[in-house]
Amino acid sequence: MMQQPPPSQTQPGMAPPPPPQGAAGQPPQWGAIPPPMTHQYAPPPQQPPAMWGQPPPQAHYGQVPPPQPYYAAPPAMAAPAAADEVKTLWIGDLQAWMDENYIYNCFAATGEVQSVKLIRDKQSGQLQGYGFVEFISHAAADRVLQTYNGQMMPNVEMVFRLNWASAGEKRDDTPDYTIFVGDLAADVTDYLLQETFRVHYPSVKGAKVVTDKMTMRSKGYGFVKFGDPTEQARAMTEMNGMLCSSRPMRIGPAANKKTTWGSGESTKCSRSSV
DNA sequence: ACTGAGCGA
Repeated sequence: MMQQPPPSQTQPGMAPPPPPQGAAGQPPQWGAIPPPMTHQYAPPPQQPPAMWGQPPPQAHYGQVPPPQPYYAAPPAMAAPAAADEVKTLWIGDLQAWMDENYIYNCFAATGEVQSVKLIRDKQSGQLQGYGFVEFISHAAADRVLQTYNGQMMPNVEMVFRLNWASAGEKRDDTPDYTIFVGDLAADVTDYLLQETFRVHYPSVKGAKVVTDKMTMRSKGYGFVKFGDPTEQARAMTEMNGMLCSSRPMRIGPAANKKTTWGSGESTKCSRSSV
């Protein structure tokens, strides 16, 4: 694979990207940290949790924006249903040189990382570009999700891609009934979209605003998932043209989607007929 | 910007 210059697009309000590493494709040096011999990387046990009072080790991170642990922001995305138990975040879009040490150090300043597990190919042992970061609590994981997701990663010109780990763990086997919602204002979040519908339809399971992969900004449309097909059908007509944030929504049937931000293949759509 | 993104032994 050729090393091509990444887009030098810097977002306003963000720190300028760090200078490129000397050798292209070479991982940054983390000092004397030995490479993990196992697939599981855990912090040393003598490290006390919840070290919010301490300054983060900036020397290692360079341009990482400091997390703001005391700011209790409303959830930008709807937490999973069985939220009490969920302490693990999925992390994706990783580069091959980003190992457990790198990922662990990304969140070490929180003092709340339980373990880091990156997925490798069985034969080659090559990193697959995603993994799982477990935290000491759901609240800790939620803080990291809200604070780091979409922010610059250390030593590289790309942003964190984080989400709740969902696939392997909990399984909601009830079918989903999804609608498409367009014309969304730029500030509409998953949570706002979900609540806009939930106050009228108690069977609303969740909502997702589609964001641009690079900028993490809203693309102006999203999806709302219902548990009850009757409420789905009602919402299609009753909520069309209703305000969400500052703009009237345009509602339509959702095209089929096989992946699982919901419960997989059981995503039923009211695509009436052809 | 108008049909979603990726999930482990």
